[in-house]
Amino acid sequence: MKITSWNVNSIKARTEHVIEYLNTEKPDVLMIQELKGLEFPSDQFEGTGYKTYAVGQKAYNGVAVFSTHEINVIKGKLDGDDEDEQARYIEADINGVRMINIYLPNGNPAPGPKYDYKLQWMERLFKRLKTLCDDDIPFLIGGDFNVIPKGEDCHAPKDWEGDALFRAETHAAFRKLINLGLTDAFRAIDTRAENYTFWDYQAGAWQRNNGIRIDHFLLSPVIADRLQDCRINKTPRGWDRPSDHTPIEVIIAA
DNA sequence: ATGGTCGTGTGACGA
Repeated sequence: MKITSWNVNSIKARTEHVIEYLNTEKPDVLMIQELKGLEFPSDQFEGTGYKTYAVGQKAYNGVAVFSTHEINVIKGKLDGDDEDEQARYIEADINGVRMINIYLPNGNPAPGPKYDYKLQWMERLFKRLKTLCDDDIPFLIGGDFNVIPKGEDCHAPKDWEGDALFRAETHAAFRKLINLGLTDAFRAIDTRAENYTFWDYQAGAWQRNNGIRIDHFLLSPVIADRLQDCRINKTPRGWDRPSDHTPIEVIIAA
């Protein structure tokens, strides 16, 4: 089973790219982030044969799931704050596996209220994942985590000092997730440096491979035992008018 | 180099 995560930076602007990706890579499941609109253009994808489920919001955020298998939605928002209206979370059972798609808050500028929200969101996520662990529900979580886990996950660590994606509190919150017993699927497979999932549109970042690894798959132990491969597919980042992120793909034994 | 580039929705704001 092949599962992909991809921050598309607007579903309206990237509809053709998503269709091209589905048709050529044929993932079982595609999780996307940053829809940037309230309405999800599901009619545009009818020809692909994929089922879809989306949680949208006007202008910002938004997440959706495409699947060849039935999507049994468990939650469309993260527990822990009833006032939180931001569209950043989908939890669903697909092909016998609990799958979570997240768009974790960016948190800049830090420190400040946006960073406080990020850390609170990460603590809420920790509580949810701990519940799944305590209940012995195997799961896979993918998405744009907006976390550069370590120095080797960015081209120029000095550029990221103090940034919400690289601060000590962010690293501690990410390690707290990992310490539930989760496996960073990409790092379990590929230990080489200079492997990134995001390159800024500005200053020739893509051409200079000045990137960061912030899109991840974390696997609970039972799913980690089924891990066969994990790779970053750089092709879509080279397409015309691309997203600033590229897809990350994980293969789980059937 | 104190800018640079996108997307939303039409003026800033977010990334």
